[in-house]
Amino acid sequence: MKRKVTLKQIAKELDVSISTVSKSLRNSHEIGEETRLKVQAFAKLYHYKPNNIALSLKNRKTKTIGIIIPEIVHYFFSTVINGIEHVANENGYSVVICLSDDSFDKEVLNMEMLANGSIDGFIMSLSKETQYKGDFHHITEVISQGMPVVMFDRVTNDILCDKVIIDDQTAAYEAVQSLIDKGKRKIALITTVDYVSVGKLRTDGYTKALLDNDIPFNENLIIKIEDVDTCEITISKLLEDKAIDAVFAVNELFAVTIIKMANKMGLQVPNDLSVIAFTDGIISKYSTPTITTVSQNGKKMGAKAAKMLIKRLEADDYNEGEENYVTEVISTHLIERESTN
Amino acid sequence: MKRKVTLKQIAKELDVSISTVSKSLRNSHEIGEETRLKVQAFAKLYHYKPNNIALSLKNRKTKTIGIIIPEIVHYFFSTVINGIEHVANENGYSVVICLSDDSFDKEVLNMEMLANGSIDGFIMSLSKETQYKGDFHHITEVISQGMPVVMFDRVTNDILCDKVIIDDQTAAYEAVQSLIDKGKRKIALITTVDYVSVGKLRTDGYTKALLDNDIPFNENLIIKIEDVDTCEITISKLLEDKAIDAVFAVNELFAVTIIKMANKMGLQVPNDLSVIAFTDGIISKYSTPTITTVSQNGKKMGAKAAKMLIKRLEADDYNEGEENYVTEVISTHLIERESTN
DNA sequence: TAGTAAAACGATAACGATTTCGAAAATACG
DNA sequence: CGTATTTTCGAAATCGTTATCGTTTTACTA
Repeated sequence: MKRKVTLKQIAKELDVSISTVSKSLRNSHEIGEETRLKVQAFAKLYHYKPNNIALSLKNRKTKTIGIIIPEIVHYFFSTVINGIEHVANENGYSVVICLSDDSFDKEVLNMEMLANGSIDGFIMSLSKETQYKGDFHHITEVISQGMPVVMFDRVTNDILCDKVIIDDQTAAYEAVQSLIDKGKRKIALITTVDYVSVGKLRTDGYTKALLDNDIPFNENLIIKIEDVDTCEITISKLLEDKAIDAVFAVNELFAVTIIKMANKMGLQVPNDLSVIAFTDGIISKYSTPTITTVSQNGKKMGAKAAKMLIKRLEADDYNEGEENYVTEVISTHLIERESTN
Repeated sequence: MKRKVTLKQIAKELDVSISTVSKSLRNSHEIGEETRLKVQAFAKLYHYKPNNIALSLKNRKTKTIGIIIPEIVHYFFSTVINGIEHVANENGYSVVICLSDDSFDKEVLNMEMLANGSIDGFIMSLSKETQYKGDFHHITEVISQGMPVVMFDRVTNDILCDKVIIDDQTAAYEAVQSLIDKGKRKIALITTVDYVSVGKLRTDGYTKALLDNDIPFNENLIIKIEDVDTCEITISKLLEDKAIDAVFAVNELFAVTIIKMANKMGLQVPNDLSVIAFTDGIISKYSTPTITTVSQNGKKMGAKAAKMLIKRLEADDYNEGEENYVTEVISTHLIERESTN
């Protein structure tokens, strides 16, 4: 087992100084051609590659991006990571990923762990608990230390930084409007608890669409679900009691659950009930019927976030403190499938 | 914007030496109580945290694990990462993730990028192209440099290292046997191209189950698919021509596609056609009908892989070169759902 | 009081790389 | 042949830590 070869070893072996070796490998004109080629040949022979850690320490930059997300086993987040990773790689960056499991404490811990020199900047989406508590001290902390942060999807107005979001409200509005255009009047909303920022925005869009079309807003048609696995009773009640003709669900898991329940109760989708889901994921594409969704281009979001972060990282060298944070809005569109007509 | 505080700055501020500060913070008995407390108070006040990069350089270990997988937008791989991440975090490790996109070149590039000091060890699953080429020099290279590697799922016999797999052959055997037990005789196999190791093993299990039950092996019932999106004709031909009564698909995407095609052609699942899929994922759980699957506990695989790697990393300090590589087999079981009867 | 042991702290090397600056050698030039 | 100018190379600082080994100071013992 051969250990990795270092400059020092090459220098010793070739009986030159460390600096000569370093310069030779970087093709410095300071070094004579003879020794330069000799060193390069030797280095190639022993597969010399500069040690990243040493470079990071010297350059005070690690060329790696820290990602903190609530959960990775989620199609949307996977696609975001995919987008980030590709842009990062193209620019010579690596990504390290930490999961908060929607826990505030883990989010804080992970940030502190990465903030101590391991990474150059963060891309993150807030955990549910963090949004609930409204405590963002860990984020302001790293920002105040000069480490750039880009937030995506689950963001907050309480933090000043670059952000990438979709226009949740407008997207929801358009989805509901499309249902109305198809003649639906009693449209239910299946959403999450209010402190999840995107949930609230989508609810607002839903409400606005109803009002703009002079459809009475009925609070009983809104169902807030905290845990998907224990929501069957609530949903069945909704389907039984009210004569609803459409459902707008804020994610595809809710949507597919609704459809399954409806089927059990003898309701046909889309004939008896139209369904639209937010978040275009793998389920919507392969369920039966396939589900009409609001596309939420995760890969694009990730790519955009990565670009913004990298741009700020590379710019940081020149102008410090010139913060004019931007919020990018990724466009959405409705993907019509079998669950609406 | 305050930069991160270092030992040197604290030392200067308190007019003591750097070593005194370092020792104080590590509660060394060499330092008098008075100065020790003074230093600690000052450090806490300024949120001092040791710089990870400097520690990595000094300790020659980074406390981070490199993960290289073909694709992250895959339920199975997501769950594996989930498993790895949790075990890693519990043991004070971070994970950095690189995607090979099933490309040999990207796999090599990513490995080289991480191998230069950025990580302590690898957990990886081979890209399709790597399996096809059978070129593993990049892996032997890092192993020979003393960097431990744990491979999972898509592994190869050509590399000696720790591995975590499921017994693909036996699992496939049992799945097919269960179909036979239910009276099915004409069982089709939808699989991938042969060079993907797991595909081949699952095919072997399928074949063996048939032979053990004296069911004639019919090559025409085996369909090899390279790209899901362009396989409709092949599948419809299978469903038309042969009077098959069951299908064993090596992943859930194939399974759900089959079911949809069958429905279009007027075949009822499971009454006219039973379907079992390998890989228990999100689709199987939520499709209609829900799909009977061979569970492939990704989280468990990831956790196991992480444990093995960390064990080897921590052991490396004591006994070098004592390699007795182990291959862990994660147990699978059949999850019976609606697509079989 | 002299000598010694213990306590408290500091200087330095090391991890692996880059880079600035200075020194030596080689060449040019008058 | 002596001086000036390149060319070619090496020493040392630096990034932020930790660890080893001195060195100083204090206290204690004989």
